[in-house]
Amino acid sequence: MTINWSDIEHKWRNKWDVESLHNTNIDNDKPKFFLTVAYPYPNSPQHIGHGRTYTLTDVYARYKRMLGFNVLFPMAFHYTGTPILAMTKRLAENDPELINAFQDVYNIPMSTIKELDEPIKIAQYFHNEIKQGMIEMGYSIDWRREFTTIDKAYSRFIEWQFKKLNSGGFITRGSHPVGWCPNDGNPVGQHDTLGDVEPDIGEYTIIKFTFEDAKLVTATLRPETIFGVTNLWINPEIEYVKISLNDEKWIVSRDSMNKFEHLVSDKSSLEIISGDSLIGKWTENPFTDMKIQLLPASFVDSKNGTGLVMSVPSHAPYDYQAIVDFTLNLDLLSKYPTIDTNNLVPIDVIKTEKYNNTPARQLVSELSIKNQDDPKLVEATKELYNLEFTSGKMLVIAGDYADLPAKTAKDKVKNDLIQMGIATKLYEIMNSPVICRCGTECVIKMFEDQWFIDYGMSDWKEKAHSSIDSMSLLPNEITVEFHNTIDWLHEKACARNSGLGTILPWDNDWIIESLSDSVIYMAYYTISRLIKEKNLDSSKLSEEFFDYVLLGIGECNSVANTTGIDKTTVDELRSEFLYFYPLDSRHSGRDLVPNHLTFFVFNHSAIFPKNHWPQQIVVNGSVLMDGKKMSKSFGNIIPLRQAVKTYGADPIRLGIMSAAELLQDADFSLELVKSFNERLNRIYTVVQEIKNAPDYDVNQANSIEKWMLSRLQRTINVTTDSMNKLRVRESLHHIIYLLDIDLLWYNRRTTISTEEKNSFLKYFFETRIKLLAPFAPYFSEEIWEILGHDKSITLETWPTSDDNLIDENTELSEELIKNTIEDINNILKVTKIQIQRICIYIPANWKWEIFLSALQKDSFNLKDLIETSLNNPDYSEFKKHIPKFCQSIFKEISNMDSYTKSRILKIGQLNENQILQELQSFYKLQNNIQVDLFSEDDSDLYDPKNRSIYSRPMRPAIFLE
RNA sequence: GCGGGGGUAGCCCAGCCCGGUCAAAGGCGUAGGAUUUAGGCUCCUAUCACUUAGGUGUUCGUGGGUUCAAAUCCCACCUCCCGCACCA
Repeated sequence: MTINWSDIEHKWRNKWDVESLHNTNIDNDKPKFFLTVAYPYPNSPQHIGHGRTYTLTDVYARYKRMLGFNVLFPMAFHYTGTPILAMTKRLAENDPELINAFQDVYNIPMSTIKELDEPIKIAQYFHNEIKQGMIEMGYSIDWRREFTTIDKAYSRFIEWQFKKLNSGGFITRGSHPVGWCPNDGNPVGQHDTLGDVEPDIGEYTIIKFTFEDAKLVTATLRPETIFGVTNLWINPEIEYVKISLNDEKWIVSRDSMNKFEHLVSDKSSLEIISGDSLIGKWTENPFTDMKIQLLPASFVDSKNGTGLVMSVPSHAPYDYQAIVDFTLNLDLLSKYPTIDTNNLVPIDVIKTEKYNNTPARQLVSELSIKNQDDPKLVEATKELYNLEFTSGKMLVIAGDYADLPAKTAKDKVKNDLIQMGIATKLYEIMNSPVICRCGTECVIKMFEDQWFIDYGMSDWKEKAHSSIDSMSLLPNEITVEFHNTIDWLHEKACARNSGLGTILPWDNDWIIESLSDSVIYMAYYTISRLIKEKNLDSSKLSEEFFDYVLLGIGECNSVANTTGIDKTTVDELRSEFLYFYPLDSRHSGRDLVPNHLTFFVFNHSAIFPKNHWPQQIVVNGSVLMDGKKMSKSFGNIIPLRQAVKTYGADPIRLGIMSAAELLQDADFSLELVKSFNERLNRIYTVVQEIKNAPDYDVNQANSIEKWMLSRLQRTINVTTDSMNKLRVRESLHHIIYLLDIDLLWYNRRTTISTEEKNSFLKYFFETRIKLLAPFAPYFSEEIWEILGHDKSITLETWPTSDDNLIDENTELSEELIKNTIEDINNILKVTKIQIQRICIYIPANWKWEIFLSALQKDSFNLKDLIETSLNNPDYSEFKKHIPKFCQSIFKEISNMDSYTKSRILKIGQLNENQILQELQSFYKLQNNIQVDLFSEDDSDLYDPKNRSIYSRPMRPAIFLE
């Protein structure tokens, strides 16, 4: 009889539902436990990978419930954002890639896909899919509190959050560069580009060199090298233009002009200049006043930067090589006779340990670079840049900047140049061309007047640090990552101009983006149920309302009056919040540590008082499928609902939970799921056989039953310990595998009647099934019922160990038996002999005495041990065996850990004769082999090979024949 | 570059914080056996090498070091993975 998963899943889901087992209300008799998991973004159905975080949270919820907590586990859906928008567009365009994925991977019928023609429909469709999946997985969620982030009431809540942030001074406004698609009129991120390329935005410093009535505008990544400029580079082959800006005229390459278009004041005054005509002319370094000339170079790219390059031959391999090329090229020299090559001596600006002078020259020769068009120059440039950036120091020539690390000087010089009006910034896509999915090449756009949440504020950072320090983090190793994140976080753009979401309350052109409207919503769960049930009009949910309910500001009566919500409801809302807050545990994947989870900590510390800051964060790794990352292109995505249908929810839950410890990536495999299915079926079968057995009285336990009970208590202890740290893999390991191994041993060793054994097993499985209940809820309910209980196992309490049932003596005795069998097997293996008889020789008392006395000493040496033993008159007749024996136990004891020592000492001398007698029936039953036990000092000893003298405490001597 | 996490037997994965019970748990796989009409399931045995007496040797990325003792502590190196945002 095998388990029909679908049947029992329906049965129990229905029962949970009817009894509202997962709906949580205020209960002042119980401690509360409020936990949440990052709500899903409904742009695809869930797959196995998504299941990990949610399952873990549910396991924890169920565990905490069994510990007696009033557990609230709610769920909502995150509609905010732009990907669904993009998806709508792709569907409208019949994007084959997306449609294939929907059809082939997720089995969405074409007719349904056709209906998904609006963002909201897509969101609702997947919302429902995901929700069904969660229900089918058996998550113990209080669905009454469900909401979406575009619900009107939720939007009011987010408005309130932003008003709080704004009045608290956490919002700033400014400009920042973004990758931009000029066609779509939207910022582009990695998922918006062909090949999923992240636009790499680099910051050039633009340095202006005065030239006649205009400025020659160069772009550099290394402003600190301005002290080493010997000339400028012009590509004679390309066209330059003179453009009018506010009060300046700039000369830049024609191809780069579009980068400055927004700055150009007078579009009519454009003047085209050929590159060639500039060569040989003079300008001066605006910072050092040194006179320099304009030289020709072919490596200058008209599209890169401004198409003009300041030449620093000492530190830029390109520049160095171009000068070499020029001075060796007789044609050029004669073509531009006004150029004075004496001015082109490299000037060192930065020193490193690796190079003593003109590092570019050394590098060029090391790499045997031939000319300025040699591709190896890219590598050379990169290498020198990195070296000098990380370990370079400014030389005396840098004046005020001398001795500064190059890294520091870079920013200082840049800022000073800007301050002096000599320089400005230019942002550029360094890995261009980056192509938008629509086919247009992306550019950089300065996003003007963008709204930011300023995570860079130092006093706010301090609060966030202290919040992290005051909470529990699971696993603890993740702590440092949080602190690091807090340290390097700065302004985060918090609004966009497209997508679903809440409109920024003070600037209606903006929509609050998704990582900013998802940071304190846990608080909203506490009140969402009542808002829905009382059907509160969102217009009534004013700032004052939330101030009172969430922060206790103001006074109930006046809030009721001004909002028009009745007083008892306001009161109830406030109580509900106060009962459930703070959040006791927040769960998410580790990919959200550097963003969402840290924002969550920040925002709580900004808005809520300290006693409502989060208490715990739990972070888990991701899921691999048979060792590979899950992805549509590998075709290894398994939709969760489909998997539940095929394999059953509980085997999948166990498969996901047992695959890896918290922070590790879990290697999921269907093989594992199948093997769990088999194991559960085995338990199911056994339980069917023993269900009617009478209750077992543990106090009557004897022999191996006693041992099994002891093992069970230990399993309870270690499992509870692991559960508290959410080391679920370890817990399952003990509950499933190790306990099974013990059970197998028990079955081999037990001698009681079948009837008695069944009642013992019934007792055993009742406890074991409780340990399993958080992991495999459907199965556990079913077994629990079969065992004759009519209440849900959800309502049971987590087992605690009974210390009276822990029996060191029995455990040690059993170890002696196992070790002896192992020794016998070892001998058999080596000798490959067939035996009829086993002789076991138990050590004499004097050996135990010496052994125990040696154990008692903190430290001892062999010599003392032998001497004192030899001097003991009681042992005089064994004198000749003492040295050898001492030697053997010396080695054993000095390699023994303190736990084993103390265990043996606690119990003292074992009655080995009695214990090992068990082997007689054991071998009789198994192989019909006779076992004879002797004491080493027996007078009628049968010991043809003289083995008995080798016997040691806990290690009898053996003779086989 | 900055930050984080890994490298353990055929594979996956524990152990490392707190050194000794570690030739190293458990799972999977593989081989032999039992059961079965057969297969599956289940059970037993084996699974680094050598070994006709419970032993020995060599192993935990590499190389050093500390220690009576190192998978575990320290140092250096090699190597793989992930994040660095305005996007969920």
